[in-house]
Amino acid sequence: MSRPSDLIQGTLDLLILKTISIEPKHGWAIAKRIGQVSDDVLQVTQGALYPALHRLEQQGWISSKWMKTETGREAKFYSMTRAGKQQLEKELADWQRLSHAIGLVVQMV
Amino acid sequence: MSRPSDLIQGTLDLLILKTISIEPKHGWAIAKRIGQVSDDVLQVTQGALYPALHRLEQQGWISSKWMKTETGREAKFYSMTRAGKQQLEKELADWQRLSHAIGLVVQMV
DNA sequence: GCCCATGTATAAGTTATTTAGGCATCACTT
DNA sequence: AAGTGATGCCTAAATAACTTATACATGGGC
Repeated sequence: MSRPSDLIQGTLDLLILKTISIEPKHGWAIAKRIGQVSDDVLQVTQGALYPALHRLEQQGWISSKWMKTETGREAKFYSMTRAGKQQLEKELADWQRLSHAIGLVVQMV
Repeated sequence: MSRPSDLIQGTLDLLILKTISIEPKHGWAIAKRIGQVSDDVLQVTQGALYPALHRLEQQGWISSKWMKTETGREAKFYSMTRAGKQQLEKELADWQRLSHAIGLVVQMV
């Protein structure tokens, strides 16, 4: 139905894992960072963000710890586990494979 | 949850529209063609295919007509409408925009 | 004292898929 | 003549991910 979507379904985990892999961040900062890096094309709403974070933690791919932000507020910082690194590799490979395949189709003549 | 998915959610309409834009085809042939062109990376199952075709027809982006296949069997051939061409352009632009944005994120350092 | 940005979270509803079936015809083999 | 596999259409139940809406709390600036 051609949602005016701000995300491609199923890629959010990849985006979050990749963002955290650079440096531990809290949820709010993760969403903001994804927006920045993507030139504001990708927009992670809170309704998508927090369930995704809980999902990833549930899977054991990320872990959380309450810490102070630079601005002195308490926030839940997420960092990557070893299993998370592997998962990131896997999701990245899947994305490359599938998006390349879609590229083949849309270039069809 | 990292489905071992054969599709990226939301891209099926684009794949179908693009395939039909080359030449009218019946459902079965569309799925087969997408598989071929993508080196069998993308696999369109029937449970996804037919609802999608009905959806697209409902939207007025494709239209159907029963015809004989090369092998002499009756099949429902789908072809593109004018509105469908526009929709394809739109979906294509969306895909380019979003997949490029994801590229920016996964290349983050 | 009030508002905005920051920050976390859940609930209801929508949607596209997966998985699992059912049905019919044709060509080929046994 | 019966069975099997490929072709071809279809639907239903379940699942997963997302959108939209809402709630709540704190800190800084006015």
